[in-house]
Amino acid sequence: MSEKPLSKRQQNILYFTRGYMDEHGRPPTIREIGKAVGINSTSVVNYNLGKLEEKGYLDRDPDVSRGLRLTDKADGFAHSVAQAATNIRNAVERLVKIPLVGDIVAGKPVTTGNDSFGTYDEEDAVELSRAMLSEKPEGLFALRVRGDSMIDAMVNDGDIVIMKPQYEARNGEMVAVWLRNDTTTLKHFYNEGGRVRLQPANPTMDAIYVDPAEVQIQGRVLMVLRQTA
Amino acid sequence: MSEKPLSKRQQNILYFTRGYMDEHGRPPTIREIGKAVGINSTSVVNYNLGKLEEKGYLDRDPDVSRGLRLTDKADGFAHSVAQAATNIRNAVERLVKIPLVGDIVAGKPVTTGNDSFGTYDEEDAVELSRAMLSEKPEGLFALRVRGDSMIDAMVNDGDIVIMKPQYEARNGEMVAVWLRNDTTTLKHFYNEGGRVRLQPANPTMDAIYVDPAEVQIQGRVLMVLRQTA
DNA sequence: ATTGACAGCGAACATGTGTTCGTGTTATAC
DNA sequence: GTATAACACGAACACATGTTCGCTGTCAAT
Repeated sequence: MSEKPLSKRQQNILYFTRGYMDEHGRPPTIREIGKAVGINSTSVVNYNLGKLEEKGYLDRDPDVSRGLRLTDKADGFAHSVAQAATNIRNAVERLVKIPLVGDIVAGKPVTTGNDSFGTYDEEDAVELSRAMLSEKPEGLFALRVRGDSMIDAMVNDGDIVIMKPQYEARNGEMVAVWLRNDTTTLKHFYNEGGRVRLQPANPTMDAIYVDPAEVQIQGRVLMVLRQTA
Repeated sequence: MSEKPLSKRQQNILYFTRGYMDEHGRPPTIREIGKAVGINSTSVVNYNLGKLEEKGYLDRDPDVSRGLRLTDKADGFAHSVAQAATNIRNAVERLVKIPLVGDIVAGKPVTTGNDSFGTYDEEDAVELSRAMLSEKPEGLFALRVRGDSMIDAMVNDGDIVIMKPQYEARNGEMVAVWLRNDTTTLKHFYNEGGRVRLQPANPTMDAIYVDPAEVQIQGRVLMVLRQTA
């Protein structure tokens, strides 16, 4: 495969076309391209479009106004700048990034990492569609489960739990609770008068009953996520 | 807010426009719309486009060829019918819609519902970010787990499993297998010479060993997803 | 010096495409 | 009945837009 370098003009044409399409939702005309790239003659634009088509950066429909569209190959060029805007738009609209702030282990309380607020590594985030969440995504955080101690909650080592900060619970909600005996567990919460029933998600296992003073709710579990690579 | 019913024609125009844009990457001309919707006169199309603009379903740029684009309001209309095209667009971007094609029950083999191909309800889909999947999203499907029979796989009633169609497995992969004794289970797969070891995800439970002829792999489990409303 | 490929220019051309106008049809209200 | 509005039609018009062609300049190979 021989290298086919693009002239500065051709790069500009790709770049402008991408931007024009993002802005207007339709491809530009030859004259619009010429004006933007600084070409006075439509034939020159036409000539370069032909070259770009040869090289596989775009497809053209003959005799059709605005009959051109960029191919995947052209993405590499135009994206670099214009893609940022697209990403932001997508993120704002439908994608939600939930920070993976730490681990949840049986013998330690949940630490939301408030001290290092906002400083989590970008890589360590869970990306979800807004449509998958019933809650507003503000304030949500994710924790990775460490150890096998949550198996009674049907949660495995390595699973990720999406949590909403919350310090009281309604009956039936699944919450992360910190018990006085120095354990953190995930259980369904039921306030039954003077006592609290903590019901494992695993229906074959029995509930445990504790004094309300013994439980400290650390957040509600919205979702459990397991990737089996 | 007074109701503004759209005529059949206007609905068709929206529908066609959406499809045309998805297919060609540019808006249609008045004449193209007319031809597709069965209107011989450009002025009639123009008239209806004006009405649609009044009602807020599209924006027009005067004196610009193909100078129309659909607004968000039009999405509702075009989606219901042109959903397939929308799915393609989503896939191209960052969100992946995985069809929720059915249930997975202990006593029944996995049915991917190939017969009713593409006819799944839009509501019944799982929306994920491409970044959450290591696989290409093509061909993936989702199943809802029914019953408590998968608890040894750490999968609960109501959980959703994202699956990739696959009929053989490498060691360690978690797969949905159909056993000769008329059960479907989710297990880690290990081919150990003459026999197959099926290892539950729950580390406290023991593996089972079966004859390779007894197992029929129905797909690989990429992800398990539990929403705790 | 000559050739040929490549890039560019501007003008003329053909047609693609939005717009306008006069008219006809149907339905509803008075 | 008439009036009015909404919807539809086809033709003509204006100009937006892709295409073609002759010409010039540059540069490397011959």
